[in-house]
Amino acid sequence: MESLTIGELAARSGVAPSALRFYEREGLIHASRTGGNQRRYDRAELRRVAFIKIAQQVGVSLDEIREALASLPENRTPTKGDWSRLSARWRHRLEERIAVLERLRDQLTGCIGCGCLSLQRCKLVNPSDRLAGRGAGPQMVLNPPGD
Amino acid sequence: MESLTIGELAARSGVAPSALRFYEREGLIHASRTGGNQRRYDRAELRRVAFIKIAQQVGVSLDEIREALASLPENRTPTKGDWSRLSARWRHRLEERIAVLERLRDQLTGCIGCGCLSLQRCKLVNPSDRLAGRGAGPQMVLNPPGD
DNA sequence: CTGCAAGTTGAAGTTCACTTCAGCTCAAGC
DNA sequence: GCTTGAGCTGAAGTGAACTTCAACTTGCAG
Repeated sequence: MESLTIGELAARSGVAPSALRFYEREGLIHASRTGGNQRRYDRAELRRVAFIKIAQQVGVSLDEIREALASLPENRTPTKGDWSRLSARWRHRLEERIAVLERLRDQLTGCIGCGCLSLQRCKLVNPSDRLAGRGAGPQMVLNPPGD
Repeated sequence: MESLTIGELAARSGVAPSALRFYEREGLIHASRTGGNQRRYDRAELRRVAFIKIAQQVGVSLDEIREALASLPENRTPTKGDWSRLSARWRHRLEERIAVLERLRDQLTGCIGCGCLSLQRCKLVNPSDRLAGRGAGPQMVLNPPGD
């Protein structure tokens, strides 16, 4: 038993078969086929699926995950080194994310509790990541009295 | 100027007018109306919107946010104490979330890099909360040999 | 008092990440 | 050989969180 059926991979990874098919359509994982057109997964796919789940935990979109996975070699099973490089990249993201949340935590009670929860003085509300897309950012009208 | 138009609230909070209307439909924020049916927001709504943004950062759904906001008094403007209670609750969530991510960070390189990225030995893959979407939960089949 | 940016509505559209469905085929145990 | 559960496909559906649209009204500056 060196390859897995979709049901087995699903059971092992905790990802539904429908999601695995979806990931395949989206180019995130790969499967070979039996004569009868059923998917067979190499064990290495388990690691890919695990990676996907972890990245999702960190809040990364499937698009970005695909991009990251695309940097793995296609012609051979990824080595320890390959995975290390990848995980180092995510580690960085993860650390940024943690830092944001810690800043949030440290200021939360103070800011909401004290009534100072102003959008000027607290930076809590303006995320350092992607929400800056809309021009809302820090173009605050200054000094509203009492707030 | 003690009440804000939707445009002003949008500019101040960094949330689009369409989102503010959406939040109102969803019962997250409230507005009074002018004779001409335009929305006017009390300054206190700024705090609600800020709270919503923060909670979203932490990964809480609008449903839960509404629930939390519902615990604020309806008959009066929330006091410092009211907000403190609420933020204390979220602080807890936030700390859990941070703990999860830190665990992730500490194990990431080791787990992915070393090839041990098994779904049994690492707990990375089984979220302790439901932040990043609807997971499959911890229904692992145990002990698959070699992985 | 007029012009026009800003506001109003309900309905429909969008993106993400999947799930569900219908109708079929495959594969393994008895 | 037959049954039964697992798997296949494309298409459509789901839910969260909004955005966009069209058609219309308000309200403030000049």
